[in-house]
Amino acid sequence: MGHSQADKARTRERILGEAAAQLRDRGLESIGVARLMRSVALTHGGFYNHFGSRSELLAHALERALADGWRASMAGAAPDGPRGFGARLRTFLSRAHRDSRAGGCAIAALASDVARADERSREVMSAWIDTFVDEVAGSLGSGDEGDAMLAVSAMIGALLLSRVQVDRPKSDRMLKAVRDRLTRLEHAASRGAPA
Amino acid sequence: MGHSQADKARTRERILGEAAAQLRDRGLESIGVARLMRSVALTHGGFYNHFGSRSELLAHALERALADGWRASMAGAAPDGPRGFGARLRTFLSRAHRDSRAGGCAIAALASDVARADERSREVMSAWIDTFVDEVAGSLGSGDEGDAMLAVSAMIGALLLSRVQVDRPKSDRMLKAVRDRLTRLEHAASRGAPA
DNA sequence: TGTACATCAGTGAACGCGCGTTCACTGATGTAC
DNA sequence: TGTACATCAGTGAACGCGCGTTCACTGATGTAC
Repeated sequence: MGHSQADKARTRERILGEAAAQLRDRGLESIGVARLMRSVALTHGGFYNHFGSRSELLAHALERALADGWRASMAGAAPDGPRGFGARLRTFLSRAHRDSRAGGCAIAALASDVARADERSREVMSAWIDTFVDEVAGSLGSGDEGDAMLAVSAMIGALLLSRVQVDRPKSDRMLKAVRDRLTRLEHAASRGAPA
Repeated sequence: MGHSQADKARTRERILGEAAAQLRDRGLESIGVARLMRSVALTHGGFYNHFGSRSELLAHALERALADGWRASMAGAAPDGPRGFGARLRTFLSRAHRDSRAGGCAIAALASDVARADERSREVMSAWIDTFVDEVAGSLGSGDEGDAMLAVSAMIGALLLSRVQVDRPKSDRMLKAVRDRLTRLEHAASRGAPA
């Protein structure tokens, strides 16, 4: 194992990426310095070559988790150009997304945690909520912020509830019901929003 | 301080009630035996007269938190008879509910936590999600389960996102936008659900 | 190009601390006579 | 009703453990000559 600057940056990246995944899989409180370092095959002492403290790591890892989660859950498999609202819905409210917390949307994974966290953490997630709402507003015909807020709320809520629900058919129905009804929202909006 | 059976039951209630409130305010991981007992003015040793272990307490406290949260967020101020969907929406998606985690809906408070918890915890919350969906389905004209799933998802999602959002006007707008649009859902349903 | 040296990423023992749990104890209670 | 005793809720010291953090160290790296 080398000690060049590039090596150091690579190690920092590995720690941060692993922390971001663990954050999404197991929550804000779940990250311990020793366990985290062990999971990237290092010893705990070296941690402080990269971060000043556990809480500094947590702040960076939350940002990373949100960015990674956004890419995974909204960009989807096809990275070229903008996709329609319907396609985003199908990706976001899919069984695959429900069953992959560590690789999915960090807003859903950490909403309850961040709702009770310090202001700095809430600021960081707030920015991504705004991004999410703006993105959805743009992909709806109307561009209506309120419609986008409804869609984003329902997407986050349905994903969370489908993850809690132990009855698989019910969980599947939750995803499908919200998918279908939000799809109608798009059609209504693009036709000029009837009551 | 007495030692009668009634006294013991009262003490157990105090511990459980405090644990349920702390759960909703600060999450599943936040409860420590010593701190909890201190907050009901007792010493930690006595805890094991009432519960076999911390995790047994947590299981009971989760059930209690969900029941308390349901009463507070759905029954509302008027305990007499069923209320309409619109009234429930106004209570649930209010600034008061957003600003009172410890006294509000435990599904919203703990959704992310329970989504990654053991099956037993998910079962307990699943039952309350079902109750919530059934209740909303009943209070909509249509009785449509899918519409109710959309409404519940959006209610939980919007409450959570409004708690994360540091920009107060934006947070208020989130609550209002979802309230307004779900109200329309009721009207549409009672008129026979146009597209 | 070859050698001597300073740097610093990573190691692992040690620290103080709070955790969940155990246990010998105390003293007010309810019960037996 | 009054006295003697068993019960057991609550106390607080003690335990082993894992936590975040510190620090003297090691050895491969990049640099100076």
